[in-house]
Amino acid sequence: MKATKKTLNDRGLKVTSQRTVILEAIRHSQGHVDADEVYRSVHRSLPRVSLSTVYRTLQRFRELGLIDELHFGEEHHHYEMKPAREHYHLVCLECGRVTEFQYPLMRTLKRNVPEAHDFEITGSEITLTGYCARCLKQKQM
Amino acid sequence: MKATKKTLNDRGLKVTSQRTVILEAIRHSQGHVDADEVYRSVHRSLPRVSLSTVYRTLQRFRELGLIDELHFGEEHHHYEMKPAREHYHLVCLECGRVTEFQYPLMRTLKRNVPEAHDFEITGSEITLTGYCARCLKQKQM
DNA sequence: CTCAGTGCAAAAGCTTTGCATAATA
DNA sequence: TATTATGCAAAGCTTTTGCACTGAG
Repeated sequence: MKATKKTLNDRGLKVTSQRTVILEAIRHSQGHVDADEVYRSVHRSLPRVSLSTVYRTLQRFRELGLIDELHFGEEHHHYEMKPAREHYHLVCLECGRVTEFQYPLMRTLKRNVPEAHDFEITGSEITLTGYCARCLKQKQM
Repeated sequence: MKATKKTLNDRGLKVTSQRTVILEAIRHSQGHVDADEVYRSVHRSLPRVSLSTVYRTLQRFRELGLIDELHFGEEHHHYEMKPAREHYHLVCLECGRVTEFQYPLMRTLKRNVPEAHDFEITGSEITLTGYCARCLKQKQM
């Protein structure tokens, strides 16, 4: 039994070709895909797939904690596999490239932010925006 | 000359009643207003104002660094006056209440995140989601 | 066989845009 | 008077929903 199939089965989801391919698409992407990218990717192997299925599936996966939704300040969301290590994102406003960085922030925040003491934190997102080295160099020229 | 008028003048914007009232609306809100809240608030003193003016003005203010746009994971954005002190947000998934907390993170990140070294950071957003004390208590009952 | 899942089309929510009119500097 | 800004209506983009059909268990 393939890993993807097991993942779905374990969570009581029916294993459909759509779900399998969608999960694989996110898993094998370099992170941070949006719904349309997932759709176009899935569409290659399942030409009859619909955008609604993609959206419904993304939402289901998110409820089950399989994937995380990211908010980079654009009008649409991005998705990534629930990461093993705590990590956050740098977004270049010029070229749109997203760089991940690891930083163990949660423990520090829980300890040092009084407002967080009586708050049960279930998710954390840090997005730093600016300009990457490559784009900075181009601007100077 | 009122502070708001001066703020607009200094940035080379024509001072219109719409802009004045929109800026005042954001300034006097408890932070984190969305476009529709601004619209409804402004509509009280300027009933003929249009939603497009609100959107256009928010964008202009943002370009000029007067306000910041926040992304709480909803389908629409929120806005706040460009804050004097570095601060971030806790969002309760149950009641939607937003709590601000101050935490001097940028300096630490710039120092400790290698990926950030050759990146010119212009904006930073931290959103922690979870459940506030009040909602946690209600759930237990 | 049953019910969850899907495709399609339509709707909904938020935001942007074109254009003629109005107001500021 | 010359722009710049506004209101209105229409369009655009992302996401959700209703419903009949399909397919997994």
